[in-house]
Amino acid sequence: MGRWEPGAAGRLREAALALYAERGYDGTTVADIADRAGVTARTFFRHFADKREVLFAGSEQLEQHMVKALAEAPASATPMETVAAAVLASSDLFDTIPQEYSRRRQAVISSTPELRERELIKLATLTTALTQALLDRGVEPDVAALAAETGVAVFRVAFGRWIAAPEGPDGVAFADVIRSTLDNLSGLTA
Amino acid sequence: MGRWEPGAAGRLREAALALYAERGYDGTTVADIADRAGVTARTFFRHFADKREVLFAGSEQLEQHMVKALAEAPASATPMETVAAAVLASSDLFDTIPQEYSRRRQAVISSTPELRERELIKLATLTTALTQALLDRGVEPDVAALAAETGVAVFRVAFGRWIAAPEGPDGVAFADVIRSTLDNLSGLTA
DNA sequence: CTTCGTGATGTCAGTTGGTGACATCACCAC
DNA sequence: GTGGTGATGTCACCAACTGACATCACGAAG
Repeated sequence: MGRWEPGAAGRLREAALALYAERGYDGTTVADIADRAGVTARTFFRHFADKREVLFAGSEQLEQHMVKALAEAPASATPMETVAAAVLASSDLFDTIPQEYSRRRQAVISSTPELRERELIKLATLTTALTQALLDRGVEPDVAALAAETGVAVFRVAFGRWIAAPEGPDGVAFADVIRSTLDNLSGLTA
Repeated sequence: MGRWEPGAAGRLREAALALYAERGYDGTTVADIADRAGVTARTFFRHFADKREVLFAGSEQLEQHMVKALAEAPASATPMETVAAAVLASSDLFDTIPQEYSRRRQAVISSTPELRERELIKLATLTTALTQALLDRGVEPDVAALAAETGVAVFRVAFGRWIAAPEGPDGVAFADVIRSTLDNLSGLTA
């Protein structure tokens, strides 16, 4: 596994986020990102399929983690409880990185239509993965689809609340926000 | 309003759908579409922001129509009934064009990631528009967001079922499929 | 210590999406 | 018929991507 400076993909991710935040997505060229990371533009496209994908590196990992949590939920759990477990498990991954990173990343995504599109398709993919995991547990197709869709909606809302919450020592744990959002959902359907 | 051959935008839409279906989205260049429509590539971009947008021309119209129906719902209706009225009204627009057109269009979109992304952001825009319309009626923010999200989910599912249904004289009316899907939803939350 | 293979990177040429600037043409109003 | 106006054509250009091929670091085999 020979190479010059290890961690090219990580450097490209950092450089991209910094430049997108600084000059905006449109004002940043792939060559700019590659320069800052100390590689060429061609190398950028060897690590990421396109200029958008560089901000969505962890999405497969998140999907796998949530599907795993869903599959490992007790057999006695209802479909919605099962999905809730998967959504709660997502906080494991976000706890390993500084919240400030998530915040800056989301600010860039929210303000760039092209990145919003990519984010939406990632969530759609997550939805179908959760649906499939529910089907594997023997849940009825209609119920599975609706439960997965609802779970992703909860994730969406909770993530937005967590990002908007204050940071630092008096910050809120993502898992708590998810629990609160799930409570809200119960209240609505009651 | 002077021009050479009227209806350039319409010809471009037809040409794009035909070529996307025939050679695939990636196998079609904007120059190809423009050639078939009898214009230049530059003119294509004067009518449509990009290569994807050409398939989503009616979306603002659909959004306006649904928002209008939502706003005109009786004041006595619950938020979910209000949203249901908006979703039902969407069938008005689809009844004016051949179902075969919707089918071919959806086949292309479903098989092309870039077009799927664009479709998702259109539905996200529709969701926020419905949410805003509910807020204008005085509905609580949390309820409004959830109701809008649920309504769009119903539209999504119903549209998929309608597209998959047989065509021709023994075809199904879109409005009936929507009503059936709304019934399913009631059953799920019961 | 040399050689050799392998994987990551650089280089280069090319296609395509997309945009700005300017010229041009058809049509309508006066 | 003259002039204005809006849609179109033309041209030049940048940036996103891609395929083909060369090259370099490093580790394994001798």
